[in-house]
Amino acid sequence: MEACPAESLLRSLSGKWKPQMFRLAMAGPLRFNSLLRQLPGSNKQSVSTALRELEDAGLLLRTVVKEKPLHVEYVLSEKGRGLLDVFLQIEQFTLKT
Amino acid sequence: MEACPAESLLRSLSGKWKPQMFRLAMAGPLRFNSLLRQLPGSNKQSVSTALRELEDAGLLLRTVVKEKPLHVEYVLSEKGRGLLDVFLQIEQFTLKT
DNA sequence: ACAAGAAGTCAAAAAAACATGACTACACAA
DNA sequence: TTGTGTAGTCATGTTTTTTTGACTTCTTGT
Repeated sequence: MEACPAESLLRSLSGKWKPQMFRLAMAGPLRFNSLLRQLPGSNKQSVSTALRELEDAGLLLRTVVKEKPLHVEYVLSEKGRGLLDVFLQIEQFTLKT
Repeated sequence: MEACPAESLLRSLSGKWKPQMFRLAMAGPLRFNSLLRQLPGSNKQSVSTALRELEDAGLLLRTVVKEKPLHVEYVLSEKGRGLLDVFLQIEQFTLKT
């Protein structure tokens, strides 16, 4: 019995870097240092926090890739992929108006 | 040439009371003191700020109703109504998952 | 005339979000 | 062994958001 069902999703996508990060995640796996370079003006702490919150919201999955240059990847979860359409519609809305 | 088209809309719906307020606006005109009662825990200042920001974002229209007990109403603008579908989908997404 | 409701504003404080810089730990390459 | 890259944490400080409480203005009801 929530006051507003949209609230939690909006909260998990709100924050200075999260929309951009989610958008990049739609295009492919995210990597920490790569994100820092892709988001000019961002910083470790904020990116770190945003990644954790997106993970906590169940939208991203953190996985250690045990390959050649051992690294960490963040990919859209099942739930995150489910958000794809909605996110694209939000983009459409903005572009339309 | 924006980094992320979804960002501005998400920003205008982010804030402690805005999603709930937008939701109420979908159901009908908003009134200041009425909102304060409908949002337990809220306060004048926050509601006032949120109303102004939603108005600035072009989602709500402030109108003085020159009738019986002269008052102010905030109603969804054209743009605000255009957001209706998207907002409902966000709600659906949350309820689904 | 007086009180009460509607729609606020203002200054200040408290809380939350964001940024900075120093530091850690592990892997790999020269 | 020294350096570079990846992926962070930690303490601290700044900025933004949200809350509190006192005050204002206009209109209506008694």
